[in-house]
Amino acid sequence: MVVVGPTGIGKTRAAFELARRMGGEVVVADSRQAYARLHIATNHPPDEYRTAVGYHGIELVDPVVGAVNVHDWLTIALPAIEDIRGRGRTAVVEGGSMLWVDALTEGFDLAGAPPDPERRQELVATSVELLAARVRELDPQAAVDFANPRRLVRAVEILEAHGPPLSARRGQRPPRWPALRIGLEAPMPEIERRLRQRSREQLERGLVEETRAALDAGVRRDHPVLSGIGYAEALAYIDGAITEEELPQRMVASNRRYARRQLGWFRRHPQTNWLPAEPDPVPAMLKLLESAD
RNA sequence: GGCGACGUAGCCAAGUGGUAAGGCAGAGGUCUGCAAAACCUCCAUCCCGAGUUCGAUUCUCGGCGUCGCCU
Repeated sequence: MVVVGPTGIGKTRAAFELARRMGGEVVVADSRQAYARLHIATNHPPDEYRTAVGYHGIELVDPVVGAVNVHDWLTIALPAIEDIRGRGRTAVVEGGSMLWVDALTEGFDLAGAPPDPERRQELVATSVELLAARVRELDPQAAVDFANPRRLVRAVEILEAHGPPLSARRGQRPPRWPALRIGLEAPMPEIERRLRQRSREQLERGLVEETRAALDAGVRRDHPVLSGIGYAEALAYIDGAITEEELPQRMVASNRRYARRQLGWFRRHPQTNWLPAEPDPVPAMLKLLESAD
């Protein structure tokens, strides 16, 4: 089963409760929770949750050491789900990152072309125009966003590894296990209220200190985890670019934008059972599961 | 009260006598190995009034407001 929804809506608790009551385990599909060391603004589940229920997909690597992408995460998530199911238990996938959820539930191919760090470095330093020209040269039919450097870089990587057409590398093989998809939703003002509270709590728990400690430990400032909501703002505050007063406001603004994007993305998926996140979605979720059996 | 500066979108901010850069925020989109990322689209008639002018946001005068200095 898959639980999706925008940030700040209480997915962590809902997924945990579901897993606990059903004797299942949680697989987190979240590009920031995949990192160790940073806990506060990545919204890692609290220790009580982790001791009560098995968790997968979180704290996969220390950001001092490296980064994780969708593919890396899938190599953990897919076997974890197989394993959980093999033991006759329920896997509760909690997301999170839109692409990661879809890559799992739709079974994206991901092209079988791992990025080569050196080549990528060269490509990243190349202008959009040249990248676009390179893609057109390699595959005149390529359907990519020709204004987006990241998409172009990836297209070049795939095409240089396999040749055209690009579309041949973007198939889908949906997983065999049945996935009941549950979406949590709430009106934006309500989500915003929760985000304001969560941002405040994160600051009280020492978000800025955690960010400083990560920098001191050697996490690069351009590491993906520090581009996450909360850390990006804390970094700006540490640099003196924003004031202490602006900090929580910026956090809420970033979160709001992200929540809207998530809702837009998740709502496009046809087979989602949407449930209100307030006051407590768990009973409705359990009921839905019973009727689905 | 006097002197000076300023008054451009929610905020910051460029600019020109011929019908207003950019950034942030906001709204709407895209999305198959960086996805909490990246990218795309939209979003003002320039404090008010009078004057000069073919034409003023840009020049002049008056008003209002803000800031600084002085008494």
